[in-house]
Amino acid sequence: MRRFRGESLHKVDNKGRVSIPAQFRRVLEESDPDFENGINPSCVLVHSQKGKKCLEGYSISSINEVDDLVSNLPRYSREREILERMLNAQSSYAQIDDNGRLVLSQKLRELINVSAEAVFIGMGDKFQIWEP
Amino acid sequence: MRRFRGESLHKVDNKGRVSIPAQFRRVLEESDPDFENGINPSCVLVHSQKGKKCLEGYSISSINEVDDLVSNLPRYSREREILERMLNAQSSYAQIDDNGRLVLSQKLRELINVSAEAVFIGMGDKFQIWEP
DNA sequence: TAAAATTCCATGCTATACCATACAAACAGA
DNA sequence: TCTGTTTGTATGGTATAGCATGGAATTTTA
Repeated sequence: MRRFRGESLHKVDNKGRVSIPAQFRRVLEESDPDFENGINPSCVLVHSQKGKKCLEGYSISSINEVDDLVSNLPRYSREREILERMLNAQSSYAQIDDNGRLVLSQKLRELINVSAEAVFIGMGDKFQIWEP
Repeated sequence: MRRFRGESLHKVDNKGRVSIPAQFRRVLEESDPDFENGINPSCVLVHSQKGKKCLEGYSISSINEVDDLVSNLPRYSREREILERMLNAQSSYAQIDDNGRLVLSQKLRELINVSAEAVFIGMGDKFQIWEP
């Protein structure tokens, strides 16, 4: 499977719109079954715990993998509780628009302290979004 | 498996295009499953850590080996996060064009200080690109 | 109905696909 | 052996598609 690689800087406009690096889009397209039907690919944005001020973007196939991982952990275990809260409560689904952008809501931007620019960092099966 | 061997010098034009040594192409073709389907082979360029001013080119099969090594570490472990970041953030995917060239972006050229020429050095399961 | 979010259109720029040339090595036939 | 043909390599130029970004128009939601 193709992986998220490389680093790049993008403008964020005052509506929160930001271009996804073109290479990242290729990865998202490859792993989103909807893309075959001419629908723009999506991703899942998760707000990282551990005080890291960044968002983590997962492709559809990798978020599925993580969900499965969690489902296999013992119910009520501490680890599972933590992961579930992070993956469910602190996450959002985002579809890429026709111009290859996604929208970071006001709330998300505040969480990671992003205003006019954002850095995308490839991390293999996920990517991160940081304030530069 | 075929290995990258030998050394050669190539021109880099002002768009960053540079021919890959023909023997190196044979290796990349052999290890990229896409090539069977008539698609040009690809490689992954990683900016060498340790302050070495060169790029390291991996064939698809050898980068997969490296990736698998990291993917087998527990997800969200500190060790894995650090490795994923080192390996993926400083790397990029590159497809070879119909004439056997690849493109080094402005950014990559600056990293290794390459302008009009570049040297390719075979290193077995990877190769390096240096300023002459 | 005001504010926020989404969709649609427009533009400068750059990466890349495509075509073209020069040259060398490999090859075939007389 | 000489000569013409073919094949692959290295390199350059150009046209075009896709990218990053901005703004307006339209829809939704509070």
